[in-house]
Amino acid sequence: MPRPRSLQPDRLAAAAVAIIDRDGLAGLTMRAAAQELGLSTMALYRYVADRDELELLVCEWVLRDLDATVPDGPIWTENLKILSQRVRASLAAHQRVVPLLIANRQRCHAVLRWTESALAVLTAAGFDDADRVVALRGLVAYLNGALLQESLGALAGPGTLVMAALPAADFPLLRDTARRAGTVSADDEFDGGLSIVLRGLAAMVS
Amino acid sequence: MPRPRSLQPDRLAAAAVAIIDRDGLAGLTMRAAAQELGLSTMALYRYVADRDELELLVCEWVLRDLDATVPDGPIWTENLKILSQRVRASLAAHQRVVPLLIANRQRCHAVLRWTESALAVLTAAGFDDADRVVALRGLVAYLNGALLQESLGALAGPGTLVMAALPAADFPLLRDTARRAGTVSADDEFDGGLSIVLRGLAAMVS
DNA sequence: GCTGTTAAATGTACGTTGTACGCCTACGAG
DNA sequence: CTCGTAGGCGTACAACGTACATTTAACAGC
Repeated sequence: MPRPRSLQPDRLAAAAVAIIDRDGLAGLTMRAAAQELGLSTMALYRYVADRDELELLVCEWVLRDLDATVPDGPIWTENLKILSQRVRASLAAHQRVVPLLIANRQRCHAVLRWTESALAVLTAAGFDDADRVVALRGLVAYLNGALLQESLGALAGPGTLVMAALPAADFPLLRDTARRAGTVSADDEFDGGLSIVLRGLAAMVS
Repeated sequence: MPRPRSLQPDRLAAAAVAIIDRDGLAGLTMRAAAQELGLSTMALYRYVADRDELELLVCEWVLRDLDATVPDGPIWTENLKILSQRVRASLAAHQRVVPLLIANRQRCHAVLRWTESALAVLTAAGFDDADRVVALRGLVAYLNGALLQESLGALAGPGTLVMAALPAADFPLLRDTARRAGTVSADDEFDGGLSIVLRGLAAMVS
């Protein structure tokens, strides 16, 4: 009976993500989002209750294509690797939303579905009870940390350059390592760290 | 000749940390910090250039007692474990500053000193070139992620309870695992995850 | 003890944020 | 055509970081 809505939730999220990609997380304000959609500021509140809800929408949108089905390969560590790389792939084009995702990790449906799948792999590998809790949290801690590090600045970025310029007398190893860091690709860094965790998990079950 | 300063930088940081501990990160505002110190808002700017600098002060203060000397035990994984646990111990009483610490990781002197020590351990264990970069970043990713998870809510906290209340039909494993999670202490969770990473690192060098 | 210099401390003010509240208006059922 | 409902908009407010101009307190030299 009443006036129909002019926008879909998808459009809201897409607009918010566009802002984040362009101007960074700090650029996402209710006013900016409304403007991006061609609405007045307060019209936005017809679609979301508050900023928090908009951010949750962003999280769901970014992971909307995340394949959360359990990989059925024979090697369980390989299956966890695939699951982990899928998350990173989904975020590759929208790295700046990673902090939002971490904050909303327990409310975001896509994350919950992914976690259920990761648990299926761990369970099939023989993890149960407290071991399964520790294994999952360990893997997730690495993923959160690695994705956050990437989102805060590439390994070859300015932060590393600052460390590379540190005085050699006080920080010889850090300086040297920072200089090498530029030669390691982001993919290699992520996969390398992931391999460490997966090997550790494998050692836990045997 | 002029009027002497009435405060030491240490007092600034201590006041800011007190606010964060009491009211959370969002509670730390320039106005609140000034009030905590018995100053007018703008007097604070005689001591720090801006909010960013105050946050850096907070980071240094929280880690002021962090022992960054290289442990000299015979087992290098054990030495990394000690270094990692020292960081967590320093943050135990001030978990809410963890996000600040991650944001300032490359500017905070205490972090740089710690990193240099971690690199010394890795180097002595035989890591070099790209391997050392990957090993360090992997360990740091886990630490950041684990500490951040802890700071955002204990394993036994409300977030886990929400997951424990998920519909069994859609999230059987997640629901079950969340229920078990309450029985795992924060210490066990951190140490367990750390062991995974350290075992993975050990597998990398042999 | 008085004075002059200098930095510490303050007060006021501006632009931006999230959002509460009230009004106007376009739509579709009757 | 009419009217109820909900979409959309404008105004307004408190709190934020901080620029700027002003006031105040402590010491050196007399």
